[in-house]
Formats: sequence, structure tokens, C-alpha cells
Amino acid sequence: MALTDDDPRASDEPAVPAPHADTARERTHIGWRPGAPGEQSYEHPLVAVDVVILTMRRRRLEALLIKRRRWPYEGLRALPGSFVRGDESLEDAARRVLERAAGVRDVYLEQLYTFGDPQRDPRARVITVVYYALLRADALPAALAGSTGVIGSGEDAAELTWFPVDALPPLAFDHAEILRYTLQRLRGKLEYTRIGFQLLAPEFTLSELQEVYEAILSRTLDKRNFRKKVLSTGILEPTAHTRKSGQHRPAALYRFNPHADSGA
Amino acid sequence: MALTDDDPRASDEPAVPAPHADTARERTHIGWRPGAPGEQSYEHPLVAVDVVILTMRRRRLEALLIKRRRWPYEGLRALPGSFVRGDESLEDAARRVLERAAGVRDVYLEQLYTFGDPQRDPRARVITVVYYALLRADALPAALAGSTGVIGSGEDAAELTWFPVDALPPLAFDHAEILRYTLQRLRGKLEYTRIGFQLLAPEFTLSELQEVYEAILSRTLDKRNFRKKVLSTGILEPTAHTRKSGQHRPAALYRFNPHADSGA
DNA sequence: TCAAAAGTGTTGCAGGTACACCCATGA
DNA sequence: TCATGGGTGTACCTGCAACACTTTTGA
Repeated sequence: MALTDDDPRASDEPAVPAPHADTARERTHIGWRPGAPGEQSYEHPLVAVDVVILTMRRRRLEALLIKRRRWPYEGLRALPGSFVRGDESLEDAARRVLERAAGVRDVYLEQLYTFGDPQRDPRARVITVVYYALLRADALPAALAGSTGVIGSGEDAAELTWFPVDALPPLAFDHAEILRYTLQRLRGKLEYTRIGFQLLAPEFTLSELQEVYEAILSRTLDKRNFRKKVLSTGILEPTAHTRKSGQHRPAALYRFNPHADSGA
Repeated sequence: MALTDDDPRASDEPAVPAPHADTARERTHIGWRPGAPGEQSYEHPLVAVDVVILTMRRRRLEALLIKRRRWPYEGLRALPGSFVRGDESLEDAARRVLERAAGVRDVYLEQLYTFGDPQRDPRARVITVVYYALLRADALPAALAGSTGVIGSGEDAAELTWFPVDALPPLAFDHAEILRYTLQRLRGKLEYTRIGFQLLAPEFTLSELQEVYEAILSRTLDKRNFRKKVLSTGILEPTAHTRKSGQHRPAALYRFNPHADSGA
């Protein structure tokens, strides 16, 4: 996790104390009892959500990571996250994280898996329910359009950076495993659902769609077979528009047809 | 959830108090504060695991359910479950539930999904990580070989009953939704993994294997096509044995070959 | 006229589906 | 000899993979 449970847009830390921190606010949190790092003496686990935020940038699939500013794993990158509040659903918590980290709402969001190894967080027993979100690059807020952005300010400023999923930096906690698993799931779902469209603007070229598939599957696809297959499903409808880019032939723009059958 | 966190083989109740119960033991549990039923005033959620325990009985897919003996949903059936202990992983917790409810170890167990609606349990905010387990009917303990068994004794005795998944009784909490989702997942996995074998004894006939597929998919399959397909994958090896049953031709027994490629 | 991406068809193969009859056994 | 489940083969169709050249545009 990375964003606090308490501050609206703020630090990259959940409200679990570092081993020698001992403020009143921190001690109000259950699930942790004073002790050396690594000591296991909790009664009930804490519950967090972490969100793998993915988008297409520069023709690659990239994930949004936050730089940790405290122990443990200080300086490493981590997934944005938060503790789950008492009155919100897990998905609501994930959407809250998503809005704080990426400033977006109404994006594709799906629960991935729940990670609960007792040792996964040296501070406390934290069970994390992981979601992944697919964002359209065209709908990113200006602060995140570049490779690096900052949310919050002053003490609580947190640096957010996009990383290609095939060139990730060292990650905190078990977040490397979580990202591996996310990609595996995404590859599986790509075959029998329509999640690929979630990474594209409402109108897109067939080449752009193919790039999404190639980025997720990390292999190239045959252009003719790809077009044949995707058009034969009937889930695309042509628009009257074209996209001119560079000094070559403009590409026809298509639109996703939500009324076509099957998929998800 | 259904089995307590405290007793080794016991009641169908987690250690969350009924609204007016107020014993010392119950009050030691965090996440709940005194109040009328339905009142939401908790700080941190509790974490439970529930386990969908499935097996093939009488040629049908059946689930093991416990009869609730307390408010809420008294008398209804529920999934066996427990709170997660501080020092055990989620899967360990699921295996503990599995051993208490069904008396089995070393069975196929997989995490399904995490359900966390704030209102899903009227007693407290309980997030449940659901696992599903596939049991071989031939390896069931005697107490569960019949349709109904009892675990624990006296006050804590709990009645466990097998129900066909297509003829379930009214279920407590959101457990009907959980079972629907389990079947959906199982159908999906059946296509591209080998989970079907997890419901069979080490040696089995092709008809038995087909029955497993038909029970999970809830449709009949063509016998010739089914055999052709499953044999062509090379994941079965014939044994020298046959099974005689009734007054007809004995069936050849096959064995799963774990060294064949692909699947899971 | 060149560079760069868009666009387009055919063929072979593998795998899925539909479909009906004989076999081995015990009562 | 009969009833019961075990066991087998062919023909069609669909979907996937391999494969190369022409078109349109702006510079």
C-alpha cells in the first residue's frame, strides 16, 4: 500500500507505525503492537487494497508506481494502496485509491487476488486485496501525462512514476509478485473478454488495438490475421473518421460496439 | 463463516457476538462494538476465510454446508469458515477449515475471490476470502460418506450436509452468490486446466471422468468426442486394471499422467 | 519518388461437432 | 438371451496460422 488512510491526497504510507514510531495517532491502530521489526504479535490482520494501475504509453504497457519515503523499503517503488475503511466496500476502497493516485474515476477495475502471507509486511499483519485498473492514456490528468508526477504537497508529497511492465524497478513488499500475477491474469482475460478495449480511447485504429494486444501478450501478432479475427467478431463498428499521423496513409477509426454479443 | 476460531472442531459460529451477547470472550474481539443489529460502527474489518468444499457424489457435484445454530440466519446452511489467525497464511486458514469440516488434507485448494461488502454480515464488518476445494469422494472420512455428518459434540456439535450444487437450500449471508461464482470459475478452469481430475480417485474410468465434466458444465457431452479429445491430450495413461460394476462389460481404468505437458 | 504505415486473400491444418452401432459381461 | 454400460470411426465445418504485395499520404 502507499497512500494513507487518513489524508485525502497524501503520503505513501499507511497508518501503521514504523518500529520505533509511537505517536498517539499511530497507536490508535489495531493489529499492531510495539516490538522490534519482524516481531509477530498481532491478533487480527489489517486489510488493505493495492491497485495495479495500467495504461498504454509510448506503445508499451506501463504501471503507475509510487516511491516509498519511509521504512520499510524506503526509496523503492510500490503499488498505490490504502487501508479499507469501515464503511466502504473493497471496490470502493480501490476506486478511492485510484482517484487519489491517478485522478480518474469510472475506469475498468477488477479484483485480482488477495495476498495474505503473515510476513509480507514487516510492520504488521496486513492482508491486501489487489485490484487492477485499465486506464485510457487519452484520459489521464495532466499531472500524469508525463513519466513522473507528484501528488500531495509538502511532507506528504508522493512521487508517482510510470514504468513499462517489462522494465520494472525493484519493488517493495511482494509487489513484484503481484505485478507478475496481474500480467498473467490480463493475458488470460485478453483471450476471452474485451478488456483490450479498456486501454483505448473511444475511437481507435486497428493498429492501436493490435498494439494493446501485443503489449499485453509481449509478442507480435500477424496483422492480417488480427484484423480478420477482430472484425469477424462484429464487436467493432467503423466510424466515418480517420486519423492522420505522420506522412503516410491515414488509418480508419473504429468504435467498440457494446451491443455485440459475448465477451465481458 | 461457520466454524469458530477458538474450538478445534466445533460450533458453526465465528467469535463475533450476537447483538445482545456480551461475554468477556466475545468482547475481546475487535471490529465489533456494542450496538443494535445492523449498526455500523467499526473501525477495522475482520478477516475470515470460507471454503466451498465440493465433491462428486451420486454422479452429481455436491457442496458441503453447515447448519447455522445462531443468529443471524439461524437454521440456514452456510459455508464452513473461520477467522484468519494472526500467524497463519490465508491458505493455511482455509486448510484448517477444510480439515475441521471435512477431515481431509492435501486436497486441491484454490483462492476464489474476496467478498467485502460492508453489509454482508449483520454482526460486524467481515471481509471473507473464499477458497474452493475439490475432494475425491473415495477419500472422504466415514463421518461424511453419508449425506449428513456431525462434527464436534455437545453445545458445539455442528451438522454438515452435502447438497447438490443445482439443488441448494436457502443459504446464509452472501453464500448463494459465492456458490454461483464458484461454479462459474470452475467451468472456466475446466476448459484449460486439469482440475477435473481432482474430483476422481487415482484410477478412474473414462465414463467417470466424463461425469465430472458433465456435472460441472451441467450439460451432457458426446461420449466419442469426449474420449477422443481427452485421450489425444496424452495426459491419461491406461492401467492394467478394469472396474467391474453391475452385469455389464468392465471399464478400463486410467491414471492421470502428471508428466504430460500443459494444464494445471 | 520515396518513406512509412494502412490495408487486403488464400491455403493448409487442427480441432470440434454430429452421428449409430457392436462388444463384453452377469443375471 | 437380454439388459446394461463400454467402446469405437467418419465426414463436415470452423477457426487459426502462415505468408507478400498494393495503396495512400506528406515530405
